[in-house]
Amino acid sequence: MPDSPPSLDPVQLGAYFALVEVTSLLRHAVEQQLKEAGDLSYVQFQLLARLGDSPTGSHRMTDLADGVVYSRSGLTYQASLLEKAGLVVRAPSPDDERSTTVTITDAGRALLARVLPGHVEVVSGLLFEPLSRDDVRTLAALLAPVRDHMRSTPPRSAAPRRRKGGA
Amino acid sequence: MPDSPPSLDPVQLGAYFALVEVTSLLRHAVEQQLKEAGDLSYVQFQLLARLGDSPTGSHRMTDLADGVVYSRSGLTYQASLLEKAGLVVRAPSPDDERSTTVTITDAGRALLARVLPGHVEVVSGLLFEPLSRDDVRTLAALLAPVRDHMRSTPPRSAAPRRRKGGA
DNA sequence: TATTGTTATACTCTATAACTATA
DNA sequence: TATAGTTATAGAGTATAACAATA
Repeated sequence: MPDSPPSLDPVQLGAYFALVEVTSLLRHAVEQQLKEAGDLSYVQFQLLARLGDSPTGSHRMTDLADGVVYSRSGLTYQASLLEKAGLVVRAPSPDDERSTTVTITDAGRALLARVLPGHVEVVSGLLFEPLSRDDVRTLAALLAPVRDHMRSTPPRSAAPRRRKGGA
Repeated sequence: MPDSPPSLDPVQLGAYFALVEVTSLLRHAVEQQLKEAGDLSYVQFQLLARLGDSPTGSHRMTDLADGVVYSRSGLTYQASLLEKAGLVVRAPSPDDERSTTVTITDAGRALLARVLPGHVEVVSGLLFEPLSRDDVRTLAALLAPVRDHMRSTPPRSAAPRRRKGGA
């Protein structure tokens, strides 16, 4: 097939660059706050937040890896750090002996509670300050379909094309 | 102590989570493409792109550091990698002997050209596919003020109070 | 045989501090 | 004294591959 457009139009470029810069600055500020307030990396915070959100306070390792981190070993590393810090506990799943269930502890919830207000403050002050309620609604409405589309689009070539002959 | 707003409202939460997820997935896809197409990290790509955009093909180290990376030593590290690969050249500035001017080479431009189409393809296919032209316009219009606001908001406690006259 | 998770390992990246040289 | 950049170093994070155990 013919080449895709070799470039983005100016409007797209503007949106793309703004998105990159905004999220980069936001991420940086958030990471600093998390580090200061609770000595947590962003990934660790995401893991705790996911566990805290869950009705049971638990998730399977694989589910966490799919949602937050991109490799299993990476999650094992982070989970063992969190466990060492007493913020989570790991136990074999009751229903499937292969699985490991990660559960947030009281200490984990406490840390989450201690860190969250500052987190919210940063996000409010940096991201939402210049946006009206309607703006925020619009933004959410724009991003939702993008997220759904990304979720449903298999990361081309992400799936291990382990075929030896392949390009 | 009086708590700050303990939480974001549901609309804000939705926008925030969508933003985080969208940019996370996008970043991941882009990084993979850059790695495959040109063995470039995202930071390295950003540096080359900035240099390629410049009319002179050059920037001072400090200007690059301010725009892309957050520490000078980090930039020195990346610049030396790029120089080793023949993609940029470093030379003392003519006007200020303290400064170093980084300039993209022909090889650097060639690599950029080889990598860009795939980059555009990923961004188009992932980010812009589900958005109409008006959507993109709206998105850009929403993010621009946020970016400006973030730029003008000193990262609380980030800057080691290097402010000259100020506080 | 496929899936879940861990381990060992190697590598990339980043930041801090000490240092040099120029303004 | 302040600024620009480099170096040394140390630490965090990530991914790949080999492995063990269960389905």
